[in-house]
Amino acid sequence: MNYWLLKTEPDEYSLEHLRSEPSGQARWDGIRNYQARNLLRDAVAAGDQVLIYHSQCRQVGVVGQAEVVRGGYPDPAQFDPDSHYYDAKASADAPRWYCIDIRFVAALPRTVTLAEIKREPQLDDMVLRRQGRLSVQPVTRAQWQHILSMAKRGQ
DNA sequence: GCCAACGTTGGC
DNA sequence: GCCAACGTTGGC
Repeated sequence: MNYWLLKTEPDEYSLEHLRSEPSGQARWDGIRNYQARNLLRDAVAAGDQVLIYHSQCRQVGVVGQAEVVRGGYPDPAQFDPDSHYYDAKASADAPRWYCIDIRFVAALPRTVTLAEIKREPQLDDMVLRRQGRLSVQPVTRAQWQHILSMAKRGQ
């Protein structure tokens, strides 16, 4: 079982959107970056635990937890000419982009902000610190636990 | 395969 | 809105 951090812009799709899905889950699609794609396709699996991170907003940081319910499968949006995520170079035989399904688990008691994460020596090695733009990132168990404890402790 | 030009992301 | 960092494209 692995841990991941998924980024989203809350104006587009927030933790609250996920929480209010009637099915309790959602397809995490539209990822169009090869490094992130490779992780979705090859590494993310059902049962993995996810931190949801809000970017491009007033309070940037980790806001909640989710769980992977279905590992990587071809993102249907790449085949849909009406979709913003359509990719003419993708085909059913040779899909380019992958997505996963996740379900809401919990909102953190408070947002653990990027500013705090940067100040935390135990989190020096987080991918977030070095590769800020990657939208699917691996997280270690220790980092996972540390972030959850920061959220509980209030700080 | 290199590299310049360009596009996108994302913090501030 | 600005700008730095990074990713992608395409000519050669």
